[in-house]
Amino acid sequence: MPTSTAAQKRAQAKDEYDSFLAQCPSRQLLDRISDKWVALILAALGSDGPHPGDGYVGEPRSMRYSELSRRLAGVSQKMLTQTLRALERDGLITRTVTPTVPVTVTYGPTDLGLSLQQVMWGVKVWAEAHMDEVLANRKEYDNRVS
Amino acid sequence: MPTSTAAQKRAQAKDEYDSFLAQCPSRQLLDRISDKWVALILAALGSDGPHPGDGYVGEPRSMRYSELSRRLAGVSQKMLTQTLRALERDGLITRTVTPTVPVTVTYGPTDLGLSLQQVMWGVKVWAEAHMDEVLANRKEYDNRVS
DNA sequence: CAGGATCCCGCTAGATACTG
DNA sequence: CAGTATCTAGCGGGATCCTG
Repeated sequence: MPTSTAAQKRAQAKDEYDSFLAQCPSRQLLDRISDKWVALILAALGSDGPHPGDGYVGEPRSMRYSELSRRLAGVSQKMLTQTLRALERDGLITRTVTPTVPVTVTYGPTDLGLSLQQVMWGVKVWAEAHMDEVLANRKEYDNRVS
Repeated sequence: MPTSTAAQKRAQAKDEYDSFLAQCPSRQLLDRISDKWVALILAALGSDGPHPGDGYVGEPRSMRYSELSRRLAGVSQKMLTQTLRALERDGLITRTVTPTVPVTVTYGPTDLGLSLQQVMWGVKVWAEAHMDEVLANRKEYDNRVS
């Protein structure tokens, strides 16, 4: 009888690899930015166009909670709050409370957040240049197997 | 009585925005590359280093199913097959079947897949340059609220 | 060797209701 | 206005067993 079974060895290798993955900076970043609302919030706070992603030019602007809520139609209060907290925790946006009555809260991008946006810009450029090709490949593939 | 209630209007706006989101090229791309294994498979097929992500230089190489399975320790058969199928469908990798006995199947990157890798390279660079800062922010934030 | 088919479980997004 | 609290259903993903 071996000191450890093959199954145990496999499980251990898996755990080691998983923790390696969890600590990989790229993996951590992907986990964060792939969140449904992160990119949109960053884009909204990073440019002052009428829609997020309209253009990269333009001053970064701060927005109030309710303003973000309107801009990102379809986001639930829960997810908006949750996402904003996460971004603030990571130092990607700032949260400013002004003690008026009722209270006013504004969110704005940090330098770190703005630099992250530039990476996402690269993603946007590739997507707009090649996603139609990907979609075409997808259709063709589906036709072949059907 | 209005022809539509406020709740109905909100629901409609949400649906419209959701479908807009679903069709956004950047969103589609993020959904694909944020998959746990996509980046790793692409990296593995795009460079011949001992580990995925070791270096961007080096020839793209083709790998067999079992080779990928070993390289990406911890991936389940189901997810590996599922991910490979999705990437092939999108035209990002090729799947080649050689009718030996038993059958031999190799996967390799396409030009499109290689170009996508360059975008992910940008992500990797940002992550390695700034994730420690993000992590530090996170720690500090947690101390403030504790 | 390279998968396909199934069962099952944990997580998480969403809806709803309430509050300083 | 800007959130918090709770409850629940759906599904992504792992484990397991089977096959040409």
